[in-house]
Amino acid sequence: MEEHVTETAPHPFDPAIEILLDRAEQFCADRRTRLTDIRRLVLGLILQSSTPVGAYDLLDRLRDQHRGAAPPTVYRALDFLADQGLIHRIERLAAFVGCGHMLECDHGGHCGHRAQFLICKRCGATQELEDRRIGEALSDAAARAGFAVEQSTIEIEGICAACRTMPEDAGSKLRAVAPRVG
Amino acid sequence: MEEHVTETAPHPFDPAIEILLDRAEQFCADRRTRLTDIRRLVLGLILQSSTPVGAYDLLDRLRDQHRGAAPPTVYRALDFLADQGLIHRIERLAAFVGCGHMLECDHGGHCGHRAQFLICKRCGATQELEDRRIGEALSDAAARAGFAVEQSTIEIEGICAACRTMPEDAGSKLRAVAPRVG
DNA sequence: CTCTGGTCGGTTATATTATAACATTGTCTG
DNA sequence: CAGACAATGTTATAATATAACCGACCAGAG
Ligand SMILES: [Zn+2]
Ligand SMILES: [Zn+2]
Ligand SMILES: [Zn+2]
Ligand SMILES: [Zn+2]
Repeated sequence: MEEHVTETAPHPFDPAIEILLDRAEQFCADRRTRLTDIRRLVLGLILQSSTPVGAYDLLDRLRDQHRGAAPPTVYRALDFLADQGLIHRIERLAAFVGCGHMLECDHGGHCGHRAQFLICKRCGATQELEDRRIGEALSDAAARAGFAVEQSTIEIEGICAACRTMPEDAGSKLRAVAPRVG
Repeated sequence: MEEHVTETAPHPFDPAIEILLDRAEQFCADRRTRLTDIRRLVLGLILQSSTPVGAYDLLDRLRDQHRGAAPPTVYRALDFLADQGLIHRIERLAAFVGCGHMLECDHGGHCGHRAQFLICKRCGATQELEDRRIGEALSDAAARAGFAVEQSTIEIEGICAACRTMPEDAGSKLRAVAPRVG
């Protein structure tokens, strides 16, 4: 009869992503939290994307593999992943990216307290930095104002290195504007 | 019959704010733009508030003095004011504040390209900084990544100097958490 | 084992923030 | 006035996020 409405494919991602997901699962286990199937799927979908993903985009994609998903489904997963430091929310885009730190190392502890993001307006790619000088300049400025920092949002919009080396209307997101004959 | 639906009181704000509004009006005139009644009202409402104001809060307050105001009314005014550099949008709060620079000097030119904001979680007050070192650290980091900066959002959440000198649950927003004895 | 308390997710409805699209009115200029 | 453009009115809707309540499930205590 197989009437399971909540069927969830087991390992639908590229091997490289599955490795990251396995790491994330272990990381959660170490912290006595659980990277459940839904959370793992959502994280995989985020990692799979080359650009930050909005919650409702995510919901659409999630539905392909998990029927009956609704906004709370995805927002709960996002809350969890952000709490664990596995993803970041990009405020300017109302969208989510995987933590760059997690992608590169074993991620011993929650990251992201001082991350900065470079958001490319042309291709949408978002790079995570962790620049010491920015963090220090910021702490100093806050200290001078007598302000106790708890969290910071540092997001820089502009044009990334890759896009800068291309002509304005090359193979990126913006196809809409017809090339002026001028 | 006086059937004007769009009546707008002329100068409903404190004198100190009216002075700022007059300045802003002159500033716009110099730039060949117009601080119309609605725009002036919206700016006044923002300046009047001690904390950033959301668009719909603003709309409610605007309706007291300008009947028939609708979301586009306030969003258009906000877009204009932000374009002129008279207000800033705080991303983390989806809310708007007057430009601190405008409040202090004659504001020769659009400001805010490099502003930073300290947002107090307890009282909601938001202070605008313009710290040179932060800006430089940021430019350098971006340059090293080959990234061309166009705009930056730098918002720091924490506890402001005033609130730090008070006990946790003094006369501010958060009453809920009982003080731990530990 | 069963009870129990907590976590997780399903489901429905709604809140909050922002914009699209088109009509109308106002302002300036010649 | 006519024409052009800016500003606003008006209606509807898009996009993002949360509330509230329920039942399934699981882990540990007794
Ligand atoms: Zn990170
Ligand atoms: Zn790019
Ligand atoms: Zn400013
Ligand atoms: Zn405070």
